[in-house]
Amino acid sequence: MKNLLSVLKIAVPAQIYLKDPETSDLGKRIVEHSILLIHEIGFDNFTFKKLGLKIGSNESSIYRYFESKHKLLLYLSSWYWAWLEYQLVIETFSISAPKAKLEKAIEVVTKTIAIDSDFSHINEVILYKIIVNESSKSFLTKEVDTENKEGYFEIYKRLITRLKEMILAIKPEYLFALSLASSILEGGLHQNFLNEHFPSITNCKDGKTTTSFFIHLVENTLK
Amino acid sequence: MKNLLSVLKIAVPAQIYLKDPETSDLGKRIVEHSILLIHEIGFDNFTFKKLGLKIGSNESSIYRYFESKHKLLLYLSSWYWAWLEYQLVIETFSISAPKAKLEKAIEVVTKTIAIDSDFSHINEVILYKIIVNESSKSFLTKEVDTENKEGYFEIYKRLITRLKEMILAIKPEYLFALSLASSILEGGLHQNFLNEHFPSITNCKDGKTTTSFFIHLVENTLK
DNA sequence: TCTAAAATGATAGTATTACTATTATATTTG
DNA sequence: CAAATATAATAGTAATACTATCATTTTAGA
Repeated sequence: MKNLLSVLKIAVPAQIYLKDPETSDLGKRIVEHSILLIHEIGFDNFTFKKLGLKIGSNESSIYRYFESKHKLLLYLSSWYWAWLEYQLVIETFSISAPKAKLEKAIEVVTKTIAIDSDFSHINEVILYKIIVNESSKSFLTKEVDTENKEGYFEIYKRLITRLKEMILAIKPEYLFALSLASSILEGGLHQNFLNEHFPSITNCKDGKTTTSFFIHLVENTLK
Repeated sequence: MKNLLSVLKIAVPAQIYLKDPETSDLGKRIVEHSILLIHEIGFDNFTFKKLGLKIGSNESSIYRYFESKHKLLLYLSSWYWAWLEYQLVIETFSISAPKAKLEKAIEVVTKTIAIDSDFSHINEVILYKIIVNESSKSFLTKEVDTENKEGYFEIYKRLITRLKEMILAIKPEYLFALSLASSILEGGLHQNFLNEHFPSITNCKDGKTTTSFFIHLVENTLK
């Protein structure tokens, strides 16, 4: 993983940013520390002014990279989904048995990210926590339909499409492959959210993982 | 339904409001029109000032009922979950066969609300749309753990517990009854959200309902 | 190495938000 | 009818989410 990603670049839709943060030192620091700061104080309390203070830079400079904090959240989300898509592809590529392939896919997509792959300035462990706690806000807006048309959610949708294909490889006549795929992805995040904040309404804790819940669910559904 | 609810009152945890909006005409108008306005402009753009303008009342008067717009969203969410719990209980009460009971429960909990029961000033059809599009914001905050301790999510958790009981009535040894219950509830909302905004990643459309997706899923999982 | 273009920083300003506080005026209740 | 309660009106505040302008620094090409 580390090796490949040192050559490859996670590609985020260019409409999301004003200037590609990957192209400068300041840009990278913006992304790196926005993750830390959002994790620390929450997205709602996060401002570009506070971030500027944190990285010893100016609010106005950050605005040259991202139009708004909402766009920054879209960037972080897209980055995460692209990274996850990458993991999904390489981890399942060599598996030819459909069932084993899907099982591995579910594992990749629902597991709690606990190790920072460390190939970049982005801390995936903390980014994952942001995805669990904040990413829904990137689409729970009045502008979601416009932004969807503008392609801001392409990677996320492609990921679900990939999962769907793996589901259909097992049971081509299943009518709800897309819904099952989107349920695995969002449901995985949600169970991990519950584990953190509402442990009384989830079983995905104490050794019983979100992954095993979904593998069992999907296996039986496609039987 | 109509008859019973004209005697009963939907009980929302009292910590959520400063003054019970059910006890006055202004309070009811606040709740009634906040639903319409949030639906119209979205929760993020919603302010008490705009609501005051809409109902011909003063911002400061609204603050006497709710500490913040966040508390108002918690109120609307709790109200909805309480209303849904009520539906769930009466609709499943007389069914004794566990499988049929759970099936009915899934139907109640995942179906798109399309008819306003019209027993109160609250329009359930529009409220349901708010729940689909905005309710996650009520718990996706930095304060969620404190607010959870203060009991703001009791009704929601009780609803999930009820579903869990119905699941265990079918398969007592199933280890993920809570996770399945929470997945049905949140997943149901999510599929309906996708239907509205991201139809390319759901099958719950064109006659294939969210309810049928989940009934099939649960049935196979508990087989 | 000089030059000009690009990037960053500093400062100021604006409308809006999310409130709080105070006082005045209605309305209700005992 | 008085007192209590509810509502309205007005003002004020710190913070937010920006935009605009201009100064300074850095970088890249001739």
